[in-house]
Amino acid sequence: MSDPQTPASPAKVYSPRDVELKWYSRWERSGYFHAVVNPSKPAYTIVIPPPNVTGVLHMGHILNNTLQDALIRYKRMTGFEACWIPGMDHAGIATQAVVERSLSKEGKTRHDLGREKFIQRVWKWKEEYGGVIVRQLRTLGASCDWEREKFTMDETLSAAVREVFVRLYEEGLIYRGKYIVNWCPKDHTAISDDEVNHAEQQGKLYYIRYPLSGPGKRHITVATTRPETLLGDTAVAVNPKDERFTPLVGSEAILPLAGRTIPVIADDFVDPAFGTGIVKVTPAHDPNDYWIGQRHNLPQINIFDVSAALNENVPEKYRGMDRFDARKAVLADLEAAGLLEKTEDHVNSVGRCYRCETIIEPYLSDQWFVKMKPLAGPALDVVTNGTIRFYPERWTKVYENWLNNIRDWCISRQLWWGHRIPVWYCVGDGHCMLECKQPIVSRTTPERCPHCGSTNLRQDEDVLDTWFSSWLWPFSVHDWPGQEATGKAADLRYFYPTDTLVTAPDIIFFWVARMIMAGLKFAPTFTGSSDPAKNIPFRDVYFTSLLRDEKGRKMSKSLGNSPDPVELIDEYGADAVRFTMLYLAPLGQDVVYASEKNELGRNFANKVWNAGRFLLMNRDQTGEAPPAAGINTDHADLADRWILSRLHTTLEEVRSAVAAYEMSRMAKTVYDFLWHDFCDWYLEMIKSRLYGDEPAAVKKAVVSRALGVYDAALRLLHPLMPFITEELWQTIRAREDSVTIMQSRIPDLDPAMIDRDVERQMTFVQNIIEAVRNIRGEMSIPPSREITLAMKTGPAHPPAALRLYEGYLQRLARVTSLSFLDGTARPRMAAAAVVDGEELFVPLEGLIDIGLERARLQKEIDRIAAMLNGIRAKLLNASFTAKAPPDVVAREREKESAFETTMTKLMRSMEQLSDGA
RNA sequence: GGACGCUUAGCUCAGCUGGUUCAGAGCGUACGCCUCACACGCGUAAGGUCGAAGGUUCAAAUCCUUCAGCGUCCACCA
Repeated sequence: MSDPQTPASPAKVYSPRDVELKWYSRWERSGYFHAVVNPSKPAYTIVIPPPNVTGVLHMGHILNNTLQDALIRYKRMTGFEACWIPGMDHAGIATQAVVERSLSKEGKTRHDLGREKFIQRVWKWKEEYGGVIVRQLRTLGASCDWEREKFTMDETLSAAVREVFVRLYEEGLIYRGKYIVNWCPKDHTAISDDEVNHAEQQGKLYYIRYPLSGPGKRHITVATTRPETLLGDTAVAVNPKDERFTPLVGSEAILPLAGRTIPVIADDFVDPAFGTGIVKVTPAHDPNDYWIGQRHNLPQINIFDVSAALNENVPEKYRGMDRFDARKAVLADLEAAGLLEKTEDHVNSVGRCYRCETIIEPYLSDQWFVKMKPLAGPALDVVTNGTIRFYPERWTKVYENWLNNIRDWCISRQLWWGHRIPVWYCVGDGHCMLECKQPIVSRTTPERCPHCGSTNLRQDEDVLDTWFSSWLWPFSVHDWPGQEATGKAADLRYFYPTDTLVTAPDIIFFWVARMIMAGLKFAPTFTGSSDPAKNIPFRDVYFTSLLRDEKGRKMSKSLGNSPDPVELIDEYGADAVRFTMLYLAPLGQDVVYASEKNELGRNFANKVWNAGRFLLMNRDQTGEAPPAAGINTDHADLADRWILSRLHTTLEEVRSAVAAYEMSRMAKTVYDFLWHDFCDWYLEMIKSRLYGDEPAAVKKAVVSRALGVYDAALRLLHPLMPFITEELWQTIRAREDSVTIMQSRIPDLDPAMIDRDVERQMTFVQNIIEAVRNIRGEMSIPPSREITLAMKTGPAHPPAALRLYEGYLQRLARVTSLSFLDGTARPRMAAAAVVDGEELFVPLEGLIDIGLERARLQKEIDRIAAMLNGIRAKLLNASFTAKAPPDVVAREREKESAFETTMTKLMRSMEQLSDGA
């Protein structure tokens, strides 16, 4: 692909992968990503939302990590000690499932291996196959501080987990209680909500009469899909607003078949429109009934054993029956007693075990909980009072809503892979006392029971919810609580709290809220401060966009509609993928994504690359290199002052965009500056000097300055496209080996460089050029055809001033000469235009037919006339002139007179054209 | 059922606290160009009564109300 004319020069088409593979390893080897405690600089810290150890890179990660890397690199280049801490999550369920699947291929289950062997096997799997994602992040260019990489099962992080468990337990914030879990009666294990497959199924809705106690033969009728559970009923509920039944509240019903009396209660949960509007309440066997039971302090009667057969809590005749046999028996008995009112078909959703397809049984079991109310209050405050800010802000409402209705957190899981609950029970050796029934909660494995001295202890079988380690991440990565011992105390103080959290909104509850709680609860142990601002885990939270495919569907693993990021990077290059993603993903808005969109980034990279080639070519021809620092201002003309003004305008825009986390706006701003201002206009304009007969010193200054501006633009672009900018930055000038663009500075904004007059003047020149190009285009004048330009200008633009730009007009508008008309003289046959009130003419003698020009001119006249009409109508409206602010009215009057002038001149040209014809 | 978001050119989207970029950009389309950095390029042009209906105002794509369609999250289907 190299240019045959100049084999030494870089390739015409940028090939990203060669460049990218070269730079990342060099950066990492040189330790450029490593951040250290540096009191002379403020720290800027991000912790990566730790991906699952089982994970592979998907498009969501691309978005998330590109955002984080762009922020980190930008901060690193604007005076911060930027630290981005990577790591992985042990992902209890997902990881255990992966390893169990591989075991089942060998025809084994985890029980065949036993707990210890199984865990060894998981670790082995982790070493061999885990963390693919971490390697993939490198290809994306993520400038993580790999020396600080952590894993949630590392010993230091496990110590944090135990510390927190023990502290919360000692404060009474952790307790053990009954909870409804998804129980598989075949596997005899609880499974998580994610592991239950729900499917619609045709079932029946049974209407059952419950006699009311007291005189008379009154009864009420409940509707249920699970009649067998009535043996565990402890109440009947109606809606408190349902006037049909409210008189019954407080009375009692007699539970059929069991003969117990149960109360009639009122609860909002009941939907008056469903069934009969009366619900049987079985707290031990239905999640909703469980919560009703909690609210009304109802007893919980468990009627099943671990295999879902009926137990001793039911009348003798049902004991030992399977749940489905029991259903038949119960229905038959109800029928016989005349209590089965009717049966209807009913479609409901049934959950099945993802492994064995057995219907899941909601089952009451012993679990560990964290009391959330005491933690939620402070976490709510810091968000509502702005100590922590959400971007976009609307997520604060979702957050508040959840925290205000928070339930206790069930933290135990019936898995093997994870942090085992640091609780032991005394099994005893004959000397047990009453106290020995208490759980022994300890940071380290206890040797003996503190009460009876027995060494026969048994650790709780369960592990902790994976989020129980994730919520400590912002400080556990710095070895808390052992930071003194490992020498990380200074790091913890310097880098905590982090500045920005970039994450998907779907884990706002699981993770974001809990990290805030953990920070406020535990950070005071090392900040030594009770000030929430010092203890929060992060100051800003950026919630990423949702990615959709072209059909508008959410990109997800299960739909398989997400492109493979690795293939995208191979095809387009990491820079292009990153840039495209940032360009497309505005804050708070969904993104419709398709692979082909990466052409935007690829084309831009190519454009930047070729601008570099152009500058290198001229550098070599003039023998000029940019000065070591700053931008050469010798022999500066309008274009030079203009590009510097535009550069600093761009710096200002970028700064405000980043401050608001509008990374998409940042990308657009840099793109527009480089492509349109720098390439389309500036580089084209300097050609007129470089290829003209200017003295060598001027040409050198011109090249030097252009290289200086380009250098600055590359630095500004680097956070978005790290690889190509490094390559070019290293090439445009000789650099020392240890120097990298990623540790250079983005130029400081200098407001004095922004010159509105210069920009206005330049716009005038650009408009002239565009007017001439329009004439060429509309009149189909071939580019090879030479044309001249005549202007008739007023005092605002004297000929002497315009002469200065003649070179630009010649090159960019392709006119061979520029002349000025005096007095009333007008060319007889010419295409005309009015720019900024000044007239310009392109003589058409023998070029083209007049009809075309007349049509072109008429179009412009119509356009101006329409605008003029609008303005005049406004000004004629008395209430407008009376009520609108004076400056608005004045502005309209100015516009009116400007349009009138333009109109007069256009009309005159039109007449002239007719006369000529 | 609850909360929130979106609807602007064929497509994807900018347009913040109402009036100087007010109807815009990119892609696509049409036409002309291999002009000595780039055809992954350069130039020119066509395309929309800003989802619908009301309202506030001198003035509404922009503020308010209602409706419709699309979407996300949460809850729920006894």
